[in-house]
This record gives sequence, C-alpha cells and structure tokens, in this order.
Amino acid sequence: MTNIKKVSELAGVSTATVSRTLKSPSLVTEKTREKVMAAVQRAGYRPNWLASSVKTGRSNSIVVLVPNLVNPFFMRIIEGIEQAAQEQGYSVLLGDTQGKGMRENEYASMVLSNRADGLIQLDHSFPFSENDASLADTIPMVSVCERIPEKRYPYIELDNYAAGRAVMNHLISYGHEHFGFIAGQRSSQIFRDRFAGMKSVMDEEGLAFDDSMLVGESYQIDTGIEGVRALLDNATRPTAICCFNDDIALGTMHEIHRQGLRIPDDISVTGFDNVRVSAYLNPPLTTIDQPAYEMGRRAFNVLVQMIKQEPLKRSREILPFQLVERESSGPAPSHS
Amino acid sequence: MTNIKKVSELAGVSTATVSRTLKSPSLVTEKTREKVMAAVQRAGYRPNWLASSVKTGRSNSIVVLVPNLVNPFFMRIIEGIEQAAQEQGYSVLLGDTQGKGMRENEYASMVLSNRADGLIQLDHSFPFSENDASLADTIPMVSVCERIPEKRYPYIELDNYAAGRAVMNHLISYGHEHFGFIAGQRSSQIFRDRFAGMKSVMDEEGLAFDDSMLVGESYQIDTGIEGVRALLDNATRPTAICCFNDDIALGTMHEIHRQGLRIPDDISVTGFDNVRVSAYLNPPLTTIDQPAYEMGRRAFNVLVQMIKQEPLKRSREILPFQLVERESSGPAPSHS
DNA sequence: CTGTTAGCGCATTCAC
DNA sequence: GTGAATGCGCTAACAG
Repeated sequence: MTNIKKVSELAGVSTATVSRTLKSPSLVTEKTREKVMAAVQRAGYRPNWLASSVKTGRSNSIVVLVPNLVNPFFMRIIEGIEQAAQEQGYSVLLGDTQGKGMRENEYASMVLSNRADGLIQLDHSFPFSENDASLADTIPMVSVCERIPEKRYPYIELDNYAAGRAVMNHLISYGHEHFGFIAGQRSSQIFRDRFAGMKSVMDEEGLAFDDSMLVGESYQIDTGIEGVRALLDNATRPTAICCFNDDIALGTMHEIHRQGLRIPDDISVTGFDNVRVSAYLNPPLTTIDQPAYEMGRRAFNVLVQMIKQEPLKRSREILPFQLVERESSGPAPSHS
Repeated sequence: MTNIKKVSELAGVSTATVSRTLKSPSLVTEKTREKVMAAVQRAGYRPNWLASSVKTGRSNSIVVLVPNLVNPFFMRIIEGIEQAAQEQGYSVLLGDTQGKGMRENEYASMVLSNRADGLIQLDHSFPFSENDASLADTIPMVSVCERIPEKRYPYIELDNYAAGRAVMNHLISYGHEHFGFIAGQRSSQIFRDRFAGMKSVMDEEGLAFDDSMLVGESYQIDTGIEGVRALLDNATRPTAICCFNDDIALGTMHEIHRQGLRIPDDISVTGFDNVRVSAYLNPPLTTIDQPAYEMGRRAFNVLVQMIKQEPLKRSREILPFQLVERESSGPAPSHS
C-alpha cells in the first residue's frame, strides 16, 4: 500500500503538501506541484478514498432501494439516478430489496452508519426498522414514482390521477363501455390515484363499475395472465382491459392471444410506463409514458440538495406524462 | 455525530470494549454486554462504517461494470451478483459505463483507491486506463458472459460455440437452408464463438454462407429492425434469421411483421439469452437460455475468493445453456 | 475479560 | 506557500 507519506518522502515535501496538491492544486506552487505529481506517478499512488471520507465525514455515495431488478421501468429510473450521480461525483449503491422489509432495513441502515449519505426509495414503504425510525428523521431521503405515506420526505412522481383519466377518456372515445382492470400493489398511492382517475371519468359518463372487474395484486407478467382468466369468466366480458403497468399488459396480451382472441378487435389493452419493449410488441402497446430517466435525475438532484443542506424549493415534483396511442387499443367491437 | 467514545462513557467502559461488544460479542461478559448495548441504544449509536473500513483496509464493496442498464439480460446477472454479495455482507456499486472507455476507467479506478475491493466486468474490454494498467495486475477482477482478451482474469461464460451449433442444428432440422445473421458487437469473443458454431454446422451440411447475410453491429432493438431491412434486400431471401441476442430478435420480429410477413410461416427467428419477455412475445421466441442469475452468483463467488486471496480451483467456468424451442421458429416454407 | 496505547491514511488547523 | 502537529472514528496489539 503506497500512502501519502511515501509520496511525500519521494517528493521531498510534507504530507500536507501532497494532500493539497491533489485536492486543491491552486494552493501550491507550480514547481512543487510538478515535483509532487512526478512522485505520485512514480509511486503509483492513489489517495485512499476511505481515509479521506473518514475525515470529511461524507462518503459521496447514495443507496438506491429498488423492489426488483427485472422491471425495466425501475432500471430506467436507476439509469437516470446513476447518470446524475456520476456527473456530481457520487456513486450508487444498489439495494435490491425483493420487496422484503428486512432487506430494506439493512440497506437503509447504511445511511445511518455513514456508508452512504442519502437514500432513494423506489417502493412505497418506509425503509427503516422500528428501531432506526427515530434516527431516520434527519437523514436525506427521496422517493420516486411511489410515495411514502405519513412521512414528510420529498417525492417525484406523475400526476397519476390525470393519467388514469387520460387512459379512460381514450378508451371511451373508442366507444368502450365495459372495462376490466388489472392492478399491481393495491396498497400504494399510485394505485389509488390511477384508479380514482379512471373511475372519475366513468362516473362522468354514467358508466357502471362492478367490483368483479378489478383484479390483480402485483406488478408481474403472471398477474396479467391470471387477470385475463378471471375477467373473461365474468358474465359481462370487458371490451377493454386497463393494466396498471406494462408488465401486466404483456401477460394480458399473451393470454388473450392464447385464448384465440384478437387485439384490439376483440379486446383493447392499455398499460402504464411505456417500457422500452412496449413499442415493439405485436401489436404495439397503448400506454402512459412516464419520463423515468428524468424522474431518476430529479430524484438525485433533490437528494443532493438535502445532503448539502440546501433549502428545497418544493418537496413535491410532478412530472408530465403522455398517452402513447398504439395498436393495442381500438374501437369497441359492435354488439353481436 | 454520536461516536464510540460517547457510548463508552455512557456505559462506563473503554472504547475497546464497546468495539468488541459490537464486533465479537463472545469476547465480553454478558453483564458488560448488556451495559454496552443499553448505552448504544440510548445514544442511538451506529458504528461509523467508513472508520472501521480504514482500519481493516477492506471496503466490503465491489464495483460492477455494465455497458447499459436497459438490457434485461445484464440486470439478471446483476441480480445474481447482488444476491450473492448481500449474503456475504458485500455491497454492490453500480457502474453504468455506457460502453465508454473513460467511464470504465473512472469506475475501475475505484478499486485502486480502496473504494471497492474488487471488480466484475460485464463487457469485454479491459477497464483500466493506460496509466492504471500496471497497478491493475494484482487487483481482483472477474468477467462474466464476456471475456477480456489477452488478460489472465477469470471468467464465467457459456459454451457459445456449442450454443451456436444448437441453434443451427435446430433450424436445419426444420429444413432451412438460407440463413440471415444479425450480430451484436463483432469485436467480442462471444460473437466469434457463436458464429463459428453456427458456421461449423453449415459446413458439415454443405450449406453455403454469403457475407451479405451477416449484418448488425450492436445489441439493440434497432439493430434488428435495420438488419431485417438489409437482409430482405438480398437476392436470396433467408428463411431463417439468427439474432445474437433477444433484443435484436425483438426488433427483427417487429420489422418482419411490419413488412406483412408471418413468423414462422415465412421466416423463422431465433435469439440468444432467453430474456424474461421472450416467452410472452407474439409469437414466443425460440432462443438460447443462459443461466444469467447463476452466472452472476458464480462471478461474485469467484471474485470473493480472489479478494480473500484464496486459491482458485479454476479460472474459467463454463455454464450450461439450453435451447428453448418456441413458436418463432418452424418449418421452412416450401419452394414456390 | 477489559483497559491502555498506538496507529489506519488522510485533511486541516496553526505557525512560520 | 509550506511544514508540523492534531485528530477523524475506529480496531488491534499488548498488558494486566
């Protein structure tokens, strides 16, 4: 291990000068700078990042808590986070929680032990353990795309209510009247917002909603498959199915095809997220585009402000969505 | 910042005892342990991870270099790495390189500065800069799914040659004779292996290969789209297209459909990776399944052995693949 | 089993 | 502009 002392001896200066040369070169004469740099080069010296972090008390790392790594929507958010972090000299510690509370606790405690300076949560749960909760009040944390209930942490999200309305308006404009809904986690705020948005339009149009048309409990492909089976068992079949993310929509389309039905001729399908593959499905999926990359960037920027104790302009950022109309949705089939 | 000293005063013991109680509880009396734990609780104390790492010299973190975060195949590998790391008390620093050499250099240098103990490379390039290369010889590094040429680092990969053969045998058994190939990065070893495997079977069967039937330069959806356009412009149209990953296959299928052709009736399509969505495409994709998750786990386990300076049994692990036959491939169309 | 002591490698006072 | 000295928070060696 070549350390700062060795370099200082090699250069014939003090350790302080070496440190200064590397951190704030302007404080040092050009001549000594050259001497030091030559010695650094010759010794193959790398400042020990751990040691300097102990001194400054900041790790320049953040933890990102993500329920899983298979949902490409999350990855796109993380890409944005990572990019912004990289630009500002921060590193990203990946915390794949698998949705398990204990894992969340472990990763969250990394901030408490100075291993990371802040935390971005992609799920809707409060990640700290009971025991840590009291310590957690002052630590920098941001949630993105979801929202942590009953807590005052900043969050970045979509106007999910308006997005829900957009989807429903779109389908109604095609003459649909019977809808199926396949949800993800129902405990989260985004479910409530999206669903409320959809229902508000139905109410305005005088369309009835039946509880049996709402199925699904998780954001997975299989949820779509099982959802279709349940929905098509109903007395009145839906002519349009609203899926609460693109993964569910993928399973939904797959199962509809398997049953020999056509999309959108027999049933229209819509999603949420506008994941990369959605544009290339057969047929391409109508969905709500979320600016995932940008959401990630924003989340990091807000987090960094908290870390640097800068005052936040606002603790809530709502980003614009866009309804992307593709071929998976179309006119309702005429009555037989 | 509550530190170990405050806790020691609160508990009426020395700092060493506090440290011991937390790290190796068996070395202290039950009674003092209780005293200390009570004080820890009361002070809301968390050991400063940075400080203890400076002492031990190990960060218990590793860096994972990944060309991009949108390819779900990579994410599955990272999931395996992260899982294995978590089990052994390591954290994963995410290094999204975007395939850029400078980014690789930066992330790789984290190992040189004690920010991480080791490195897993998912791309095929040597990640260190010219300048760092000499220091890099002794650092723990593993590559997975790709292989770093001219270097002696361990790697985990598939028998890509055999997999290439399997794909070609499958298609030939369906009577295909005219093939198109849409490749990803041609500079990598896996391209050479897979392609050589395919070609070896063609040679054995006396089937000719024409350079114009090989197109594509990157592992992206668009590559598939452009690839199809190029291939279908040829004098003799292929009846089967071998894509070098599932993303390319996705674009390929999309463009074939857009041109009004049917899969597999007019053209068969095969992929590589068996990404999660591939099973749900319309039609489902025939592809080579790679045990990505397991590859990630293995890579981490090998890396940890290197970090701990344990001798490696072997520096090369070949994992089994599997040809997954789905509906995107079928009998060659009969001659018109 | 516990306390004292001495660092880990570096950044930052304070003199000069 | 530079050097000497101090300490970040913790762990490990040694004594007792």
